[in-house]
Amino acid sequence: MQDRLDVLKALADETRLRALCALRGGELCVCQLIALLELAPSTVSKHLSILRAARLVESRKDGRWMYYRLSREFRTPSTRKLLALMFEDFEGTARIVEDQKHLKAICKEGMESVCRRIF
Amino acid sequence: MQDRLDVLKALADETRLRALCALRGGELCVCQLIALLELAPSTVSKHLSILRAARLVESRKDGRWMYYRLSREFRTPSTRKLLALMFEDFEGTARIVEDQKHLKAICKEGMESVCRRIF
DNA sequence: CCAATAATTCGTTATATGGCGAAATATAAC
DNA sequence: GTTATATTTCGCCATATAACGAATTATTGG
Repeated sequence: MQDRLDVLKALADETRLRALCALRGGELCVCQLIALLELAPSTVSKHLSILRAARLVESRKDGRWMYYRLSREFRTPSTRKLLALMFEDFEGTARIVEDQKHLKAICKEGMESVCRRIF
Repeated sequence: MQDRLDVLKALADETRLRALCALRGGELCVCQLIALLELAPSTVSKHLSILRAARLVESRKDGRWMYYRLSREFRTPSTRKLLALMFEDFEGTARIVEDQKHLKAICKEGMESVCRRIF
């Protein structure tokens, strides 16, 4: 029960939904998510840890950089369907469309530059 | 965006999920939900108003009694699928199974008796 | 080894949420 | 019309959550 609730609580926040939607296109570095969400690094890190605790995302470390992506294995079989529904439901909203444009620019900019800009 | 978030926030609470699961079997009087959830009337009322604001439930008044049921029309088309997934995901959990037994007893008891017991 | 960098953890603060009881509202029963 | 009953609204309190900056950790580059 608590596991499943953790998933729902993780989804019930605009910032985390934006992060999840951003990860649909593939893995992203934390610094790219910081640039996208325009929040303090510590805040973004906390959100990502909540998503990871709910097993909605997983991470890999590459040197100094930490990459996050959508999980391949979810806690329950229906979680995949749940996420698919969320994406379907939110992908048209203004905020998510903005984010898609913004993210494209961030990816084009290059991580080195993004990091310099942020820290 | 906020509409959709309200739905997710409404779902991200154990008490409200229990109420929604209970309503799968058909409409229930507030007093029956109070007996099931074992919370103060004001607390249950608040939860129901949150569910109604998210358009997950609707209500009808019959004399002194207020009946709640699952909505027939949801805010977005995918909300129905979302709820179906939630039910699929939670129906096996210990709490929901307990609730099903408890609710059966409450319905058998009759509303007059339930109300006397509660107030 | 030391300095710089990316990310996380920790401590604090402001706000949101969930709980209750008391008061208010609306309807039924007398 | 007054009293009883079912529900909601309001005000309060305790806890949870989201945000930040400072300190910490881990890794790279000099």
